[in-house]
Amino acid sequence: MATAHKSRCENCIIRQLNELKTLSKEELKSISDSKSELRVPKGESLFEEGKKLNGVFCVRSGSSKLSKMNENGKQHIVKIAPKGEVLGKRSLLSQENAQLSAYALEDMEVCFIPKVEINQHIENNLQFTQELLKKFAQDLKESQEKQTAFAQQTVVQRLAATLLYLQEESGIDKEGYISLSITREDLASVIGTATESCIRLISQLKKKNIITTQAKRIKILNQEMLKNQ
Amino acid sequence: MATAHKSRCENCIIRQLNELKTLSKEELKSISDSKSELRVPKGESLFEEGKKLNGVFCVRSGSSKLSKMNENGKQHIVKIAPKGEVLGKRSLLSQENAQLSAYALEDMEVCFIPKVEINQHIENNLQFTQELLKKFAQDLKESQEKQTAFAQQTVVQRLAATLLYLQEESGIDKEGYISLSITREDLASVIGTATESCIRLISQLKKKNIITTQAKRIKILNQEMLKNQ
DNA sequence: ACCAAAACCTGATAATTGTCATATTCTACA
DNA sequence: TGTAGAATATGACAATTATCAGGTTTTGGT
Repeated sequence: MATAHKSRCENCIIRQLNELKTLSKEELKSISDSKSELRVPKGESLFEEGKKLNGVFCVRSGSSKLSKMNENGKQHIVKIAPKGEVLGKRSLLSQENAQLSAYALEDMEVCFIPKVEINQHIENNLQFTQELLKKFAQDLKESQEKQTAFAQQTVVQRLAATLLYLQEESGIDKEGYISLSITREDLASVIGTATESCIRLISQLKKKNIITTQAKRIKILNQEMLKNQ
Repeated sequence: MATAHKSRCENCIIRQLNELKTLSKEELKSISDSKSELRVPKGESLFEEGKKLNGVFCVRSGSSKLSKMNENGKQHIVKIAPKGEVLGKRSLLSQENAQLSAYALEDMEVCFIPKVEINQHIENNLQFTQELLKKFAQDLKESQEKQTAFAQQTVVQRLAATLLYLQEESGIDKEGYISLSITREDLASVIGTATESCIRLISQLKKKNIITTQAKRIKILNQEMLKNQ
């Protein structure tokens, strides 16, 4: 963990994307003084399921996958988290060890904010706490919607929704491909299917000219048709 | 909606089961004065998806199902909520219309607490707010666990887990059957499968002497074997 | 206690998805 | 830039789950 203090929260624009935007200049200075910065290279873990968390992670750049392992050692990716997210809140607030692991899908720049710092602001800043409540309410809604998708949708439908989500969150590169490229295996793990099934369905969408691929990169050609899968 | 004020929150023991336990005597008196009581007969709705909620519902007795409709009019039961739950929190806090519908699985006794009352306590009682945060963190964890179950488990495994959950939450009657009896259709909607598939799997569990049924009632005979499905 | 409606159950069959095997393409890095 | 290992791709087949169609049992209201 590199701990060189280079950036200051007061000047950081990423906080506009998350619950830290409700903090005052003073509060941000306090966080700045106690935080540490770290870089997580693509593929490595930010934290792991079952381990104790002593704070939260504010992601300045890079997407990550939040995953959960089952008894048979098979992982399910619960969420692909874009930059801007504050990770580790849930475990911190329920005073439990991490229930999910976080792995970098791209090189990440992350600030670690110690627990005491967060707890202090929960106790003193009502607006911050309310923002946290809202964020949880939102996360819960998203998770319940996913639950429903798993319960009722076919694999192609979940694949389509995930591709649209990835494009929405990460944008497209200059050639029009989804910026965040993840392996077919990870994609399968998000939608809850076998890697081969996922690949097969991608092939079928290609045949119908709904998407196209270039190696692992995927480009959406017909958003409407994709939505109607 | 019957509005006769009979019970007082200060004397109500159900609040020990939920986040209202953090409120002071004074606060409870204030809630008591503004709340209204209602009875929801089995089968009827407490609130419906898309409708505006002007407060939360504290369930004194009776289980309910929280469900979500998809575009094709098929419902998915996101959660079976036992008595003691405070329903409608999520929508209230994110200032949205209800995202779920709540239907009574048994006759219910419910207290309706107006929005202003709840908001006031969020603003003035830090302990209450922290309890709310904890509750959301817990709900989120549960929902993410369900997400993983849907993504990775077979239908029998989800059926088994649901039966164990129902017994855990509602207990058993004098003959040993799960107290809360729900239709096979609802059970199928919880585990995300076709009613016929659900019935077929119940039959198979019966053949293996893991459960037994008497009409719609289900009795778990071998908890261990059920867990190992 | 009767009766209609609802809920439950089963069989046959189709559709979807998973598994295993194997070939091809891509990627990282020496 | 050559190459090993990883990732992608496809075929054949098996397992799981859904659908449709038809029964039987249960339930709730008179």
